[in-house]
Amino acid sequence: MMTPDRDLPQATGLTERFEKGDLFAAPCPSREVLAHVSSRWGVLILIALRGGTHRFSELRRRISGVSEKMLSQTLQALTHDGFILRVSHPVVPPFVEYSLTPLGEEVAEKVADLADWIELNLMEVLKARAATEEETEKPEPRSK
Amino acid sequence: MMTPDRDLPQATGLTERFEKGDLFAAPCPSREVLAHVSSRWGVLILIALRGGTHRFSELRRRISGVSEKMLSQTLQALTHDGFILRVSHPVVPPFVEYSLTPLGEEVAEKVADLADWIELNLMEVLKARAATEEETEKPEPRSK
DNA sequence: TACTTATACTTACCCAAAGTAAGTACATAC
DNA sequence: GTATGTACTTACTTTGGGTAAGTATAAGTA
Repeated sequence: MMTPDRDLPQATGLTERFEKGDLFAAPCPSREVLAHVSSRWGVLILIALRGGTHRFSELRRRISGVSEKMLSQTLQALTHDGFILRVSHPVVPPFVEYSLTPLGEEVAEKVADLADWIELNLMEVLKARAATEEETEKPEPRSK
Repeated sequence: MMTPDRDLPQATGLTERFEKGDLFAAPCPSREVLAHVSSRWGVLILIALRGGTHRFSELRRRISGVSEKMLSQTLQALTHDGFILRVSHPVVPPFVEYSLTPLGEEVAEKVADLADWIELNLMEVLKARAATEEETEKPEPRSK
């Protein structure tokens, strides 16, 4: 007989699960979308744009550490997913504006919630780290 | 004279900004923490553990696509940050249990909110994608 | 006895993604 | 004529993630 798979209460079919999005299923496109918004620079871009429209170079300066390549790449991905609106004015030197779409405002809010929590609780995390480091420093007195 | 830096209203000092966490500052440890929880597997692990305690192999089966290496690595990072509690029973074969700490429950909730939003709005995103693909297919009628 | 299975990992190896630096076209300022 | 700013792209290097195999031990099966 096969293993009972007690852990997997997945009675729904594949198609059904994909239509609604199922992150636990490897080939579901929702993972890709999540990867875009939760990526290192995706998070920061979405949060930065909550303040309003910004140009490429403004974002670049605002988000300390991004390379132009990654900024461009991430903006393209988020634009492609419909989270960001890109408006290019045909002048020289180039003038391009980025802003959140209604869809983008919604994700950005969720992402900002997460980011805010981390910023507020940073000290707690650093304290927890210090604690676990203590424990691993004493290498098990009796066993071994 | 220097550039005015209109985009950067950072009147606060570095130390002050780091104590509270500032994701826009490159060297702030909050980025590292965010990277852990918003990483490809970090998100799924946190969500999976919301249901309660799970063993290593249970998580492995639940989260379709993780390698043992990545599961182990991500669990270590999240444990180190104080989000996950690891309890190892000294028996053979090994028996290890993972669960969320109070701190972990809080982030997991935020992460789950984001994930749920994406799962629910997947279709909207896919529609937006299809729309932008149409636009880019017609390669600018007059310009060029 | 010997072979298989299961657990929770680690280690070596490889490749794709991320980071770095430079290039591009044009205009305005010095 | 040299420098600067804009929004990118492209070539190259480094790093991180993924794959596969190894490890110790005990219970189960032939």
